[in-house]
Amino acid sequence: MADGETKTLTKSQATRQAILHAAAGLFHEKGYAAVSLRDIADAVGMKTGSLYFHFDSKEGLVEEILTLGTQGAMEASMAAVGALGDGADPVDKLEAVFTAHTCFLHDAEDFASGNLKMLQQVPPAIRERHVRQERAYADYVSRIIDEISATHGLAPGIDASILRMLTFGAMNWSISWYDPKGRTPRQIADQLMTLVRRGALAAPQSGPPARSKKPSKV
Amino acid sequence: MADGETKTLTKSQATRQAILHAAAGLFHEKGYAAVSLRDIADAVGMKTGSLYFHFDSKEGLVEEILTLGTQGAMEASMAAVGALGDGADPVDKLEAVFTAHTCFLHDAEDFASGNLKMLQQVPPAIRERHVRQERAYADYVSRIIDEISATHGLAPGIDASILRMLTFGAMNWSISWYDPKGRTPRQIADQLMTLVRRGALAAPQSGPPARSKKPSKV
DNA sequence: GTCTATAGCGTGATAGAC
DNA sequence: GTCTATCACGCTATAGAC
Repeated sequence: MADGETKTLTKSQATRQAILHAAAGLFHEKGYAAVSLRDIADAVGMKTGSLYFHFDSKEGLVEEILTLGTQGAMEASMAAVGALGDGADPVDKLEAVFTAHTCFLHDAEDFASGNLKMLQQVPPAIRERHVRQERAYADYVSRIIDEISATHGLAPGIDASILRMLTFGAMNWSISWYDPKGRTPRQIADQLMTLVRRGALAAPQSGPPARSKKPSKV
Repeated sequence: MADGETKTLTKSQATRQAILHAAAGLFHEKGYAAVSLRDIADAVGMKTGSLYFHFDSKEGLVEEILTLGTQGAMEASMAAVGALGDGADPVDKLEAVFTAHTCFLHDAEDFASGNLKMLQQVPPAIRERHVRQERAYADYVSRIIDEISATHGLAPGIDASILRMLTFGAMNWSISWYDPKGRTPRQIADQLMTLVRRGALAAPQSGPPARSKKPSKV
């Protein structure tokens, strides 16, 4: 809301935001190359040339959209983990990441999910810059899983890096499925966490705690 | 290998195949709209116009590629299940699907995986036709999961349709990840199956077999 | 079957009026 | 800030020679 800002500044930035959102929606729907600047201008009620007052090029526009998506997802996850406090159980941290990530994916779909779909379509220079951002996010999650491995132990046969890959794949793909109707992001994240708790942890928190075999040596 | 075919027919079809493979590779790498017919022609050592002897249009070309990918994945899964015989345990069927699907995804990457990436980029008419194909595949897998639910039972809190969505998401996304190196498709499928066996089934086959509830009636 | 040549169109981007 | 007008280019697709 930020009511204190100057009107003129707010006005121009409002147009900028409108362009960003319209472009993100179109890119997400049709793909990067299939959307022309004329399409974007039409969507916000402008003429093609006017876009260049706000953005240097089509590539500059898409790069800003990509950054908003990737950074947003990572920040949402980190904020959710931060809210747990310093000494939180890493399993709870992972659950917070799952929920925050999946919710962000659906709430900011054009940016976060469109992001994932568009990465392969943009020029290589832009793509490479963003792989670094995603790697930072992946490393962050890997550290949480390592904490879990150290404190709780992972189930026999479960590899930490593949676990991270599979779980994020499961979440990221949830938007692509043809029938997500009736399932909230929270439900999807909860189901995934249930699967991981029972299936990937040596010491499941839900389910019968009584075990006699395979002591989880940390 | 069908040796009996005429040489002239084989020759022309060989060119067709070369075009299909080159186009699939380029589409997968750069996206549908970003690849021009000139790019494809260059890749197979032809001139742009010559492509039209083998294909009606760019759209016709991409549609054939999409079909090869979707049908191939489904047929690979069905063949693997069929090889188990008629009275097979549905859990084994699911494992066969996981392995066949993941292996096909990596072996025929340009068709199967490129397929998944390109679906959002092709004209709506083509896309809609292919959603039907994918639905048939999804229904096939859903039936297997329903069998598991009926014979073994699912773990408390696990929903069959979300389970299908999450597992296929996990597999499909495995190609997009920036670091699949050192992980074979089999390993990925095995890890996923381990996760599902322990996490989603009421009667895990790996792990302590000593249980008193929910007898696994086959 | 493959070539050359080209038609017809849409694109990203720029320049300057207002 | 937004407009009009336009340029230079690349695209899909076609026509006809060989």
